[in-house]
Amino acid sequence: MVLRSGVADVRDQLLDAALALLRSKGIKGATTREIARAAKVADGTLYNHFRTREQLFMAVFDRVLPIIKEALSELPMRVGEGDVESTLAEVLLAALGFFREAVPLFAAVISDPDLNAAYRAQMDQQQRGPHRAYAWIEKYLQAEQRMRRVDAKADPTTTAQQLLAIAFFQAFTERFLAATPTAAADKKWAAAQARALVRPLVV
Amino acid sequence: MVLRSGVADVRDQLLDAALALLRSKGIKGATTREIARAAKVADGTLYNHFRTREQLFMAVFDRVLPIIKEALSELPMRVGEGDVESTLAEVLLAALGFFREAVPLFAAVISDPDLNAAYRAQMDQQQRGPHRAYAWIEKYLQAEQRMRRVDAKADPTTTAQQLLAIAFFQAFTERFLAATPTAAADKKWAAAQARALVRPLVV
Amino acid sequence: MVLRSGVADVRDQLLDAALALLRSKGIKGATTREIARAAKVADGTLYNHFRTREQLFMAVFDRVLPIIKEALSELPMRVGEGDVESTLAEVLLAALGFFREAVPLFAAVISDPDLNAAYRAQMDQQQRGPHRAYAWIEKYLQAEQRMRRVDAKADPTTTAQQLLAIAFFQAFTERFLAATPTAAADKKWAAAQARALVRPLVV
Amino acid sequence: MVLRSGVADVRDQLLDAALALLRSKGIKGATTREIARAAKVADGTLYNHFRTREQLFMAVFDRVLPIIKEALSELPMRVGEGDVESTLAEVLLAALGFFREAVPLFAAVISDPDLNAAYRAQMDQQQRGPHRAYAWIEKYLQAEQRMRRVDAKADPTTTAQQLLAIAFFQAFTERFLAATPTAAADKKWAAAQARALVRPLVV
DNA sequence: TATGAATGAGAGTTCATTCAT
DNA sequence: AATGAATGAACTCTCATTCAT
Repeated sequence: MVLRSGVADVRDQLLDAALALLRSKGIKGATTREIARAAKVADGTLYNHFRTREQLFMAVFDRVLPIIKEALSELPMRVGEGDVESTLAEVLLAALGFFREAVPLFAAVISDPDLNAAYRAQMDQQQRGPHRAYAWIEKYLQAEQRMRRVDAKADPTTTAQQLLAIAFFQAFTERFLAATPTAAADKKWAAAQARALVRPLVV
Repeated sequence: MVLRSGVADVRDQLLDAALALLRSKGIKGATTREIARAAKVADGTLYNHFRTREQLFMAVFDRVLPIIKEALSELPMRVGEGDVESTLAEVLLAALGFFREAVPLFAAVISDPDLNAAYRAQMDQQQRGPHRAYAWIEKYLQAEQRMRRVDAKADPTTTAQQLLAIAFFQAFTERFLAATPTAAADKKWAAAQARALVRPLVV
Repeated sequence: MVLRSGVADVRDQLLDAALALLRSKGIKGATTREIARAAKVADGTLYNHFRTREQLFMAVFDRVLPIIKEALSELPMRVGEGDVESTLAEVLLAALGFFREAVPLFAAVISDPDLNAAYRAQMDQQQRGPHRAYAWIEKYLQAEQRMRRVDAKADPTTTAQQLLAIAFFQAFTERFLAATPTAAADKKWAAAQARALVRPLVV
Repeated sequence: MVLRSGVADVRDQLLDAALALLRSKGIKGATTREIARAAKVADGTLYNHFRTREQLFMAVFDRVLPIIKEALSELPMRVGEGDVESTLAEVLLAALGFFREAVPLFAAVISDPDLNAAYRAQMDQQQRGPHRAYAWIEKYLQAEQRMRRVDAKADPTTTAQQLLAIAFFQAFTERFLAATPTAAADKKWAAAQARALVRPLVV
């Protein structure tokens, strides 16, 4: 055994390396050799911790996907507080942060049918997945609706989907154009998006 | 030499095959061999028409991307006609149709560093890309705004982005979950999305 | 394409190389890389001619196994000619020559369950295999029996098996001990074996 | 540390596991990992008892090869007793039992260059090996020859070799065809083989 | 002695690309 | 242009072996 600092264990190093490479080079660039090199372990070590490359990616998913839940878990506490528009802007920022991590993974799942099958099998088992994330937003909006702070004729489900869609599209486009975001630009973006969503479009 | 009818151009067969494989099996499945086989030509023939595999995919992009333009080109003629909400629902449907074709391509660009580089090189040259598609919607909304059929305080740019985002997210999620769409469900979806976008959320 | 002499085609070179390596280094030593190098082709070339390494070995079998048939096919013509003992000595020599080629293949089939399964599937299809080779000898002995040149109480089937067994054992032992045979020693061996088989052991 | 009964020696467990795997999956399946797993010890433990994988297999040989000696050791006591034909049938059965154990090992030695080298090195040192087993049969036949129960013109050496050859071929063919033997069939086989060997073939 | 994570050489295989025909 | 065998780098994965504990 080679001496190690003992803090970050090898499995975590591999997961970190895999996510980093997935983010920077996509699935195709995230080869097992590169992952091993980035994790500073030997080629074979990967297979002491994961059965296949695919299973490693599944484990990366298990790490990344819960982030959105955590990001939205405090939403119920915001019901009735502040104004809805700014809360939705915050939701957009949280979702954007999540999707920035997750977009390369989603793209990978679409680019590789095997990975897609494995992913769906896992999602079905675990009853989660990003498409369930909108439920938190939906519930928040329904609560605000009951408090008459959201229009009675509004459609919480659809609006919740739209929030995710907007953040996802932004994250995707950024990666596509290799744009580098700034906190200030993010805030401005979120504010504009929330406002457009909240206010009436037609007269 | 195999006798060919000469009508259906080999180049077109290759492009068709590449797009079909990209859609059905992702980049990973769209190997040059499979493409050649699907196009019913020899392996080497591809390289008589395209410099590299990446250039073939770029040509596929050149074919697919204009679709959204064509779909939105009649939008200027709709200014002042019908009600804005239904027009936007139509825009959503058109965008959804486009993204259903395009999502596998976009995912590919994110999943494959070589393709990503090639794509960005081409986009820089040609000054187009899907992120410019929203300009048509933006212009339509601005025109309606001038006609007072869209609120003066509305933000056409942001709303235009949101329309694309919503359609993109839907197309992406469909592929992700391997859902098969129906025309009826599409219509309902577009109507709900347009309504939520057009009406005020907060009281 | 690299210029080639055009005489021995690549597929044959690969089969030759595979057989030679199988003979000299056994299955484990007959790696695809070594085979390619011995055939003086690139690593990937093997897969232009055979679907897998296993299929290549199957093709080697198809080449080697018929040898015994050819070697024994003239046996019917020998009925009634010469004396039986020397004819059987010749049969032993022919079988020995065959088994010297075939023993490494048989050993491989026993050492590798996958290969064993593939081999048996092929044998079942083709209705041949070395275990059917004794039929020729059996028929020869039966014919001689009808001519009263072989004892009426003899058992042609069993004796035919024994001939194969003796040659097989010799070839196997040679390989095992890495002995190098000579034509003279072979002849002496065959004569002694045939004599012992033909004459009575007990008084 | 896992508590062990201490009775069943770890070394023995490893040898048992190695033999069992060699028999059931051939060398290719008898990996150090599988052996360790079958012996219920850790991967590394193997190397506390054997210098290399090859040395483990050599030790397996040392266990299996003496079986034939034991099986034939009572042969000298049979001189002059019973009839020679039935004694030889018994010898065939004993040899068959031995070769059923040993064939996978012999095949392994031929299939694996490393193992072959190790085996020959050991054989040279120890002056034994299965090819020496026929000496016991040879001596028995010579003794019977002196007692005039075996023909004076018979060749005990050659006949002894043939007995081993016949048993070996049978055991080999069984594995080859994955046949499952029965005691009754074995007896019939041995009787037929012994009879054919003992009686004259030509008139 | 026993453990089992780490090692890294090397296995079979794929695939974008070339080029003589 | 079209062909398709040949190429060889690169991929995922296996496995005998090591060694700190």
